[in-house]
Amino acid sequence: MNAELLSTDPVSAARQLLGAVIIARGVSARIVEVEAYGGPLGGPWPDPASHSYRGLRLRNAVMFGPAGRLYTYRSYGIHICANVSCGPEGVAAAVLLRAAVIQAGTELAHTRRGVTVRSAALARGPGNLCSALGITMDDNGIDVCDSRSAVMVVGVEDSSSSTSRSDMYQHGPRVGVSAAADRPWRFWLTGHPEVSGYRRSSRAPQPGAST
DNA sequence: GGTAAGATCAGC
DNA sequence: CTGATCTTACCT
Repeated sequence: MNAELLSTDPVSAARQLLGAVIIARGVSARIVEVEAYGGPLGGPWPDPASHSYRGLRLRNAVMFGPAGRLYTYRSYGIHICANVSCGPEGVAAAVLLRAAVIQAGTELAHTRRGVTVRSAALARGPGNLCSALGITMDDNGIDVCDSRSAVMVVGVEDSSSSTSRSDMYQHGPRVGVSAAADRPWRFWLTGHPEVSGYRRSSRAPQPGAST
């Protein structure tokens, strides 16, 4: 994946990553669901739901760096979730990888996720995706545009499967966020059982409420 | 130094 | 719907 294609706004970057292939530690998977996240108030894409909304911190530093870096964080103390940073250097934005279809290394993915897990559920949900691909907190900051990296992303434009360009996608509100819950910044390829069902956060205000 | 909250998931 | 479990951020 060319980092230039991600150095844009998070929504464009999200569409670039949709349909791309992520390869990590013996498993490759096609990304079928992502969410765009912006940055602080003063920036070009203010986003109250983003980890970078309150400015640069140790944890979210990767979001402020150059595009194409892996931003991993621990969710609810249990799961690891992975983003790919986007936007120009110095401007915070990222795309959360929410679901993927395992293409190769299915056996390894089953070992990590559990033998009883249905194939469609192997990498459904950001926590499960990282688990299936063996992504950990140590991968924070990795350049996924570098083919030598342990975690890399191959974009649709580089892929030999020309069919991926013609895939239809849909979009809607992001899952689980308690702020900016109506912003339609989740994107997914249509017709994939791997895409997670939409669940609005119980902490989010009523649909249509201000901001 | 204490604690509440969170971009989740699995199991009732 | 709830509990698990850890890091960060913010308060006293």
